[in-house]
Amino acid sequence: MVRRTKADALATRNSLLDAAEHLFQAHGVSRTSLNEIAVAAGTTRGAIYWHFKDKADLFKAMMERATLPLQAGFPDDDTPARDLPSPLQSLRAGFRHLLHMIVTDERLRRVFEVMTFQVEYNSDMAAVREWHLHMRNHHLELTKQMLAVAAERVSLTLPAPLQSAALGLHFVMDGLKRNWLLDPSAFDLEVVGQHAVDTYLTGLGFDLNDASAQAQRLPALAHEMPT
Amino acid sequence: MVRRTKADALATRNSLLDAAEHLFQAHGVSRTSLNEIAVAAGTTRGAIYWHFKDKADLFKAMMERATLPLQAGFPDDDTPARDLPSPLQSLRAGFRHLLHMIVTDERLRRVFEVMTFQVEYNSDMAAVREWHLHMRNHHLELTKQMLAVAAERVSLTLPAPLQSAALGLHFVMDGLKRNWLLDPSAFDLEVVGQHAVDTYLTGLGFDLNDASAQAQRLPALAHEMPT
DNA sequence: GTATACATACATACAAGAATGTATGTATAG
DNA sequence: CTATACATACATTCTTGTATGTATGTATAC
Repeated sequence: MVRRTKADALATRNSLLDAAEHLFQAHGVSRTSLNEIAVAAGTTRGAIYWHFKDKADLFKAMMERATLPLQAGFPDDDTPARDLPSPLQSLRAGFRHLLHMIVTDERLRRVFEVMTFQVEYNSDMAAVREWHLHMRNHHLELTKQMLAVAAERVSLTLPAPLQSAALGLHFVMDGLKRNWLLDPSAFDLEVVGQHAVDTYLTGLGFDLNDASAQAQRLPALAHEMPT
Repeated sequence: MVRRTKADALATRNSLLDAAEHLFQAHGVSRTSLNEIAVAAGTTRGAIYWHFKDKADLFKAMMERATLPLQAGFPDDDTPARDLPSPLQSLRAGFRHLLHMIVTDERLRRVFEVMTFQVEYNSDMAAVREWHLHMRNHHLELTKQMLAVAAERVSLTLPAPLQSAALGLHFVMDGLKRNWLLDPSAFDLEVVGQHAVDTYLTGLGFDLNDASAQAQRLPALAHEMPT
């Protein structure tokens, strides 16, 4: 039962990554041996060493495969903030999209869980730390632009420096994600997430009850109905 | 050079924990062997197995030693929220205190860093996960009480369910801590932390400028009748 | 006060397994 | 025929747990 064609080889590679995901999630990265992964994928360590340099390389591949669909969901990357009809609503939509992805995409959730709780940020696994830092800075820049333009649109002076304001929003999302992954049964990610983000945005001085936002708002935040 | 007296034994134990802290922080828990810890502490593995059952036991002891001073800093634990002159300000002071501790207490910072980035939440190290969950629930209850009483004092209806409101605040603090530990040079923990917390509290509808004065002039409360 | 007895607080030695990396074998696709 | 896509075999290195040795503290008896 040896796989030879290119498609088969790719299937083997994916099986290995699948097995790694599950074993890493269940027992942690360091406590999962390459042999366990190979056996779970129905192969031997030979296959792993053919497709990957070592465990760190496999880990990186697993990360990239799972987080790839994240790029597709952020249309904000292409369009500059000031060309958007409502940067604030785009920001909220982006957050909602991310939360929805975490809830629905099992693979993403598994890998996030591994990246958050089942791996140590040492020199071998430097890729994780870099990914986190890169993502934070990327989203921070995006958020800063969106917030700046959104505030400008309604002639709002933010109550804190732009950097702090954007960081705070990132904290909310990051803490949200981490705490939900720590115990998904504790609260509803999307509902509580929306509340937390909107509360923070309100604290920045934004009026989410704006005409352009009517369709998206949660009932709990809708104080006044439009006539 | 063998230590025999009780004080000496305790010094050895502390040396081991010190060494473990630094090595765990530098290379991760799983990649640090008991021998490395023993040598760094100027002893052998014999000392470790005398003082601790195994690595997990040593880890737990390290955690407990470092997080012990945290209990002392929360006077809120004793006094019920409605007996405080200003629950809102107590809450803010508690957060400020925690952030200040993280910045000034190097041991606490090291161990937090280990607990956040350098350990895997597997069955061996179950203590970490439990600690996190316990701390979250504890602070959540505290925050819920404080927020509820604070809102009642100013006749404020929270824009979200109490649970969501308190969770959001926890997210801010948790994300804040984690992101600062990820890269302490990125921003000032105390300054940005204060901004983020205050922004969120403002978003909940609280007037932070008014709150301190509010405590003095609230004759509406029955148990505060002046003579 | 000191001799005895036992517990402490480690150090050292040993056995055993597990994990890794590499070297080599091999069947098949192209 | 040759590179691909693995499987198998081997050597080596860590690491752990435990077993044992040993020097010193300490309590007690006398």
